[in-house]
Amino acid sequence: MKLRGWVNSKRELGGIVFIEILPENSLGLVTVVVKKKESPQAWEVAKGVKLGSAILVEGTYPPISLSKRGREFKADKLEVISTPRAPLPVDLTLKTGIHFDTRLRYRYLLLRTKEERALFKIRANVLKIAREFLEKKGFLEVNTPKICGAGAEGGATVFELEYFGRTAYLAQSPQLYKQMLMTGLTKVYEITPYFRAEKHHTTRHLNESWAIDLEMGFIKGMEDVMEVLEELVCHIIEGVRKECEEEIEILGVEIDSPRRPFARLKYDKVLEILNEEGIHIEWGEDLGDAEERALGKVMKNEGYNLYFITHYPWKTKPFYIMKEDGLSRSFDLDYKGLEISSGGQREHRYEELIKNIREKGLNPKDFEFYLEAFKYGMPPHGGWAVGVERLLMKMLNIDNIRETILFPRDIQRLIP
RNA sequence: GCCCGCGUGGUGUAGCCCGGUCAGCAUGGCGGCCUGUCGAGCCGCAGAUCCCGGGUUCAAAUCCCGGCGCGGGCGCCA
Repeated sequence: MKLRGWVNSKRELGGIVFIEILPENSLGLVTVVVKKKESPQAWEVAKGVKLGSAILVEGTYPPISLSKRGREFKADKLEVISTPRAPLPVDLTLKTGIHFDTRLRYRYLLLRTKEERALFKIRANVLKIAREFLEKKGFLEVNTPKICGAGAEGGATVFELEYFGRTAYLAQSPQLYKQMLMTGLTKVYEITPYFRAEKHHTTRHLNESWAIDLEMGFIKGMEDVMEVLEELVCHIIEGVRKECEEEIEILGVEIDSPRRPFARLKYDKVLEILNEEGIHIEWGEDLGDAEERALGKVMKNEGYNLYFITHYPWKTKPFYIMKEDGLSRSFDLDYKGLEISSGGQREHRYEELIKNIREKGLNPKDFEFYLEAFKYGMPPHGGWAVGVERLLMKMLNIDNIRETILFPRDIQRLIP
């Protein structure tokens, strides 16, 4: 048998050497045992092996493993594939502490620990499960441009860049494009990064984040898309529970099955609930982080980790959301007090859409390429986007969103 | 943008309040001993212009000012 991995720790006792590795993509620690008497050549190599080396071990798993940490592996041959040219900047046995910043800086080295590896395996699984689910439901995966000619839809600030002498912007969302596709397809989704140029300093914002974005045509109302969202989120959570048992155990978290159907609270009702909690919000105001957290507590007591907040005042929502009596056909999905998704039914009627754009103080001229698509038989449609990092942080009880993405982009971090 | 906190060998920290030893400890590194370690142990060695700049002082890691870096809160955030 052959094992490949990196040396995380080594203990030398005269004629016997113990080397701990986390083989390749596995989560199971292995203690390689090399004895002088039994394999003198391997012992010679083992003695000189440096922490952090990439090694190839040939040997067997003995019937009895005496090691307390990791399954024992008896080495017959040991080869150093790559020797570090400097001591490791971090302690991969995690005995010595590590600053958050250092951890992010050496993310790639931390992937040699089972904790960090488990996290990113779960992340990969979330996307895999989502893809499988949506494919099965008949959604088509699409890819829309991330370099865009039109500016903001209002709201979040966009990053500007120079594009052959013209100004271009990094996509703040695939929203407009996926809507345009509704004239030719009825069920699409995209797994994509978003770019937002906001200077926030919080544990729940990134300047580059990923989302699962979906849009559906010929809907009767927003409930149609809410159902898909609820199903997807449950599928992901249950899927992770089932497929990532080992990862979950390593991270030491408990992931609860969501109570279904998710609660559906109207904005007005949320204001009432908050009022009872002593938090007073003016009607028409959006919910802030403190309010969302307070609501999360209340809902938790009701047995809901996940719940929809619907019918926000239209003024808090973007122009493409359908208006109804001053309210909007929109919803947010909150997970443990944090918004992980928002969506709604879109305005598909050309004239109404133009009115909406004007009402938001935007110029319809700037949206011609988009509006054009609404001239030729645009069906009623709606959709949503789920923030991958936020879903992960709430599912795994992670405090800082930066932990959930390999190389986070925030106001100070552009490298690595 | 505003506010709070932190910055000491590669890594993680003590010392800072109340200025005055070769800046202590752990881990990692190097060398040595050890055939069951597993936070291995034991002996020895090396490793820090105490984030940067300025100021106060006989004397600054320590006090003051400015800057930079990082964490967080508020704001911002379809």
